[in-house]
Parts: sequence; structure tokens; C-alpha cells
Amino acid sequence: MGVRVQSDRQGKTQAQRAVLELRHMVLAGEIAAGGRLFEVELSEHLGISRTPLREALGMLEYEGLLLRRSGGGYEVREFTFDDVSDAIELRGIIEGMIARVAAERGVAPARLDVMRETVAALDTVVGTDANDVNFARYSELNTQFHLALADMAQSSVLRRELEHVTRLPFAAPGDFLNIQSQDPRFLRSLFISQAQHRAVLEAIELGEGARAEAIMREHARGARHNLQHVVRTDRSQLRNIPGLTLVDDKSLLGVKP
Amino acid sequence: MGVRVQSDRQGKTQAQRAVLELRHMVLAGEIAAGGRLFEVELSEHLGISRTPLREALGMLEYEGLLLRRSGGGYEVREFTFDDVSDAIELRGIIEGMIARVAAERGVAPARLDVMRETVAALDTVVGTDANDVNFARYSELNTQFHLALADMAQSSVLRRELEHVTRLPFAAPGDFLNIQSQDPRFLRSLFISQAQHRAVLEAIELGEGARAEAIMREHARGARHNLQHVVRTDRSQLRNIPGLTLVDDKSLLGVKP
DNA sequence: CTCAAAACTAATGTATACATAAATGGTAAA
DNA sequence: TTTACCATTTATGTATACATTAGTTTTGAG
Repeated sequence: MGVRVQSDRQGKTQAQRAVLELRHMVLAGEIAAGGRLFEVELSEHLGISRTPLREALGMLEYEGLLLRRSGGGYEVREFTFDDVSDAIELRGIIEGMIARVAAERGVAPARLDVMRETVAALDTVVGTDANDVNFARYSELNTQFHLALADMAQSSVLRRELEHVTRLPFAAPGDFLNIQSQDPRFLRSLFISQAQHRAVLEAIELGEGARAEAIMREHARGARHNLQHVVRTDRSQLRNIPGLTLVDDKSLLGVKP
Repeated sequence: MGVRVQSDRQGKTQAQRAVLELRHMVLAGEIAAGGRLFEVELSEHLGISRTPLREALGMLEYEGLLLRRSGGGYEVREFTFDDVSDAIELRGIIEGMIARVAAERGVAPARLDVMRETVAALDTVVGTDANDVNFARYSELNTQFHLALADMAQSSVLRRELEHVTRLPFAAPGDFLNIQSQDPRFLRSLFISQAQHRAVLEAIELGEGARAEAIMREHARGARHNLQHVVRTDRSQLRNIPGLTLVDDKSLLGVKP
């Protein structure tokens, strides 16, 4: 799944390391949305030959960050605000299907235990007061929760598709947790989110497929709400959401305040 | 979308042509599921250097047909019966979301007209009697219908995701239309399918998002029913479904007759 | 001045050689 | 017999040179 942990930085091959570097360059705005990528220039910049660089470009195309041009070469993909919104919702749709399938087919006790432990740990982290939230730990456990969920359907097709969607910047479950906001609505959303974690675990345990699906779809809506909250009240926080620099200004301006 | 038309055969580059050839080799069973692919051997076999061959292998990994091995290199992905089933259902889930979003956001009249014409053409092709079906034309128009639907949400994220899913063999809308069956249940499924085409068009026109979504989800179920029908009554037809050679025998045997 | 064709330059696609890592086979020790 | 180690072979990763295509500039005609 699109989880950007530090250990990814030590890629095994030059191509993999180039992926990390190029991704960073794009997300940092060093190459603008719509901007072309030139192989010779980039390979010199990264100090590698064109061969692994080309491989890296292909991988980033798979991730959805780059587009192939009809005449060859790549450009950085530009997103609209709706794209961001759709990607988040799509994640919810697929996680919803995963949760339903897990509920319908049943889950091995060991896998349920993993999720139970994660949910219990999340409960301790969230606390009972908005000032009582360990954000870093929450983010970590949130990721674990979503990884555990991805495995629950025991379906390589579903896992792979979820992985594909969440490779987009802004589409992974934890991509909105870097927002620095003291607005109580934002902080309160964590409580709601955790309630949904608990609820979907219960729905799966009880074999309630439709309920599980509905909960996960609504769960993703939380990220969409947070996105809208940021756009409306504090746009400086957009820099804390990966990939938002790639969204065109026109569609951001068009978001109703 | 995963539409395999003949014009794809003339790839612009050697890498693209290698993709076509390799895909064929895998789907024809020339390389078995789980089997390794060796670059030097394949490049000699295809008469190209390793460079475009490597590019082609990467593209087929993106399609989901090949898996990357931890020590490098690729192997052909093996599927279970459930994988096939899940892929079909997942397509329905995503097409369902597309239909809902189209209904919710509205669709430009020109796009609606395209779909109206396609549905009308499908009506003439399906006829009123099971013996009165022009299969080749149906298949063509069915593809057009699904392409038109993919465009209707006007969402690059959704279109791209649908494209990704349907790149899998057996997951594209037309992948079950090569089944040669005189069983009236199979033939009748075309009538039902076409009724669903009509219904989803109407739902989108009327802005009925939930209805549109439900119809497309059920629509994909038709392909799952046809798959089960074939497995239970006439397994010789499995060769007419792309990618079924890649499904492990064990899970095929496990399908209840 | 505009447009089309030709010439030139830059970028991408491909082949090949070299470097590095993975896999295989043989041998010795427990 | 099994396991570990080492040497050899094979396969993949990378660099570089060459071939082909795309893009830009220049020139000439109407």
C-alpha cells in the first residue's frame, strides 16, 4: 500500500533509488505539474546513467505521478481538486469492498487478533480529550490498521488494486495526518475515525458485509472532509498534504469557501 | 480500458510490440503460470535486444500479468478462481462508482447522445430471439458502451483505475463474449445485460446515483455467472476466456458443480 | 507576411559491453 | 544424509555508443 516509510529510502537498485529521488522532486514542486522530464538532464542530476533513470520513470508512471507523452518522454501529471477527492473516495470504495468480502468470507482468528490489537492500541493513543492525542503514534497505528484491513479479504486482486490507488500522493490513508490544525473539528475527526475503526472490526467479526462496506466508504469521507476544511480555512496547510502542489490553481480556487 | 483490438498489434516501438508478443505467449500457455521469464532467452526469441524487452516486461508487470521476483527478474502470475471472480466484481464496483458520479454530477448532452446511440444499436443487434443475436457486433457495441461509460464521470482518476483493473485478462467487459454456448441461459444473459445497459443510461439521465451504481455492480455479476456456468457445464470453453489458463487447477477443481 | 519544406538540433529508442548479484554444482565436514 | 562453504556459471543491473524520431529553426516561394 502507498505507505511512505523511511526504510523505503534505501532502495536496492539505482532505479529504485531514482524513484525515491524523482518522487521527492515532483512532490516538492521542483518539477511543476505539466512539466516535462528530460532523461539526459535528470540522469546527470542524479548521477546515474539513463538506463535506471528510464526504469524509474516507468515506475512513477505506474504510480500515476507521471504521464507518458505521445512523442515519447514523460511529464508530471497535473491533478484537479476533483481528482484528489475522487482518489480518496475510490480508496474508500475499494476498502469497502475488502471489508465486505472479509465479512462475507470470514477471517482467520490470527488476522482478527492483529486488527483487534491495533484497534485497542489506537484507543489508548486517541485518549478522551482533543489535547490528549499522540499524533505520531496515531499515524503509525492508523497505517497498521489499514494494512491489516488490506490483508483481510485474502485477495491478491483487491490488495493489488488498493496498492495501486494509494500509490497516488494524497490517496493513502495517512496522507492527511500531517495537517497541523488546532481547530476542534479537525481534532474531533480523529475520534470519529477511530470509532469507525472499531465499528468495521465488529462488522467483520459479525459477518455483516453491507455494514462493513458502508463504514469504510464513510471512513474515507473523513479525509475528504479534512481536505475541504483545510482548503476553506487554512490553505497554508496544503503543503502538509502530499501531492497538493500538483493540483491546478483554477480548481483549487473554485472550491467554495 | 483493457480492450484488445487488432490495431494494438502495430505498436510504435519495439517495446510495445514485445508487450503484444509476450502477452500472447503467456495467455497461450507457452509460459506457464509461475514460470520464470529469462531476458536473454526471450530477447533472442523475439529478435530484439534486452533493452526494449525489459521495458516490455515492466509494462506487463503493470498490467498484472507478471510478478517481479525478489532476486530480480519476472515470473508469470498465477491466479485463483477467486482472483478471477474478484477482478470481475471489482470492475463492477468501479464502474458502479463511475455511473453514480456521472449521475450525481450530470453528463454533457453530447456524451449522453453517444451512449444513447450505442444502446439503441445494441437493441437492434440483440433482437428478440436467442437465435437472433449478432455476436460479433454485440461485442463491438458492448465495448463501445463501456468505453462511453468510463468517460462519463469525467474523472481521470476513475478512468485510469478502471483501465488498470481491466488490463487483467478476464477482467475486461467483453472477455466472456467468446464463449460458444448454445445453452439458453447463456444466450438469455445477453438480454439481461442489455436491459441493464438501458437501465443505467436512464438512471444517469435521471440523476439517480444509487440506482446507477447498483445496476453496474449487478451488471458485472453477469460475467461472474457466465464464468460459473462454463466451469460447471462445459470446461472446454475455458480456453475462450482470456487468462483462464493462468488459473491454478486446484481452485478450478474446487468450484462446486 | 504567411506557409511549407528542408536542415539542424535535441531527445528518445535500441544495441552492446561491462559490472554486479543470484543461482547452481561440487566438495568436505558433521 | 544433511549442511555449509566455495567456485563457477548464469542472470540481471548499469553504462555507453549508436540509431531513430521528435522538435525547432531557417529558408524560400507565393
